[in-house]
Amino acid sequence: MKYPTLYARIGAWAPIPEVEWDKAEALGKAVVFAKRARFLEPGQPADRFGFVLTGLFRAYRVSEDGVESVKAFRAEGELLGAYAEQLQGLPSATFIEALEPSTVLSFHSADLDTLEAGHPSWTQLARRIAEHHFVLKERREQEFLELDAEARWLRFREEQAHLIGRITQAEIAAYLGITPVALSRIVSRLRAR
Amino acid sequence: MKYPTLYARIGAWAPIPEVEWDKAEALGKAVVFAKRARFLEPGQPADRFGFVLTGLFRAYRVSEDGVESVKAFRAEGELLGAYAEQLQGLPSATFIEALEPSTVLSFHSADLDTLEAGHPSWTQLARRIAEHHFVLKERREQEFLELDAEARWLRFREEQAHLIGRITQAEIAAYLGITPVALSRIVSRLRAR
DNA sequence: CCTCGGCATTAACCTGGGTTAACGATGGGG
DNA sequence: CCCCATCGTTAACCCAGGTTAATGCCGAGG
Repeated sequence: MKYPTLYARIGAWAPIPEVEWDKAEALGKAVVFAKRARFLEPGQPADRFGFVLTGLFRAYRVSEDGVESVKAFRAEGELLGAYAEQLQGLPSATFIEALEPSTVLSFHSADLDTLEAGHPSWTQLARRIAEHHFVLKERREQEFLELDAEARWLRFREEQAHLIGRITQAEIAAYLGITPVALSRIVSRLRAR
Repeated sequence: MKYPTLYARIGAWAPIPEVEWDKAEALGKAVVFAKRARFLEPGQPADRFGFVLTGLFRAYRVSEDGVESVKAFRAEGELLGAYAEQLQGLPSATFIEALEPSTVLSFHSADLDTLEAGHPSWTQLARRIAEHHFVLKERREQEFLELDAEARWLRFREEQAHLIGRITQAEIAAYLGITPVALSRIVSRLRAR
């Protein structure tokens, strides 16, 4: 067992026997990413996923007219991958890029099939992960439907406080769906009150 | 087999043996909903789900300040339920309301456990459904991040063309995250061009 | 020490969409 | 047949957030 911290974290999602975990560690590869290096980028097959061991990534898209929007930040213990594209058998439409020097335990999509064939706990894990990510996205949908930019920023600051300071304000703005200028205005307006 | 159309539709998600399907039909109850009647509303336990047999529903929330935002429309063959709340063991925060006289094949959450205990195809189905709904929500997230109201309307008109005419423009506006007035403006502006 | 590149801030101006309200069309019920 | 409820339309006005651009603040590298 090389990654007990990760094992503990994932074990909370679904109870993975230690033997099974050892099989997974044998399949995965620890990969180092320099700042700005990419785990995945558009056009590449979405046939890999990974867990952040150390560091921080952002998953983002670039629209036709060149605007970057951030879908998520992923820190230690969290999952990396173009999950939606992978499920649909499409090539990635997403950049997944290190915001800090990072390390990742990286897998091929097929590794999951191998593990699932060997023990049902992996299937259970996969389902839990799908369900969890659904809940996250629905929460975000609700934020866009109900909240203006200031309220979204306040919620971000509350719920992802641990990220503030590690990422630039411009990246947060791209996550909130506004421009860096607008976020700066909001922040200073709140500071004034 | 009372609902072969539904069986065909769900069978496309995961291959359910006919015997298993018959068990499900025995657990489910066909329920009639008048227009405006509710399958579920906030505060109720999110312990049921159903499939639309005929008719049309909307799932919506009402924010603190009384604004309705529509999370989804659900027509024949589609799933009803406060899925996110159910997964989190929370009471519903969602209204699920018939927009037309409708019928639903309705289940208790526990029925799914029963079915899963009897045959693995139900587990597979549950996973597929989770994954599918994740993809839907991520697509919507992207629309809010990248598109303005006009572009969201155009995409809605394209992808959910079958709903237009069955639902009012005001309901579409609540789905797009804008006011009915704004949508009316957009529609007439496009008509003019 | 100076320079340069990346960020945040601020200002001026513009625009998409919100708000309120008046008006019209449609259609079902008495 | 008329009434009234429901919806969509349009107009006037307002404001949040976008756009562009200038300024200033580091911090890393020469």
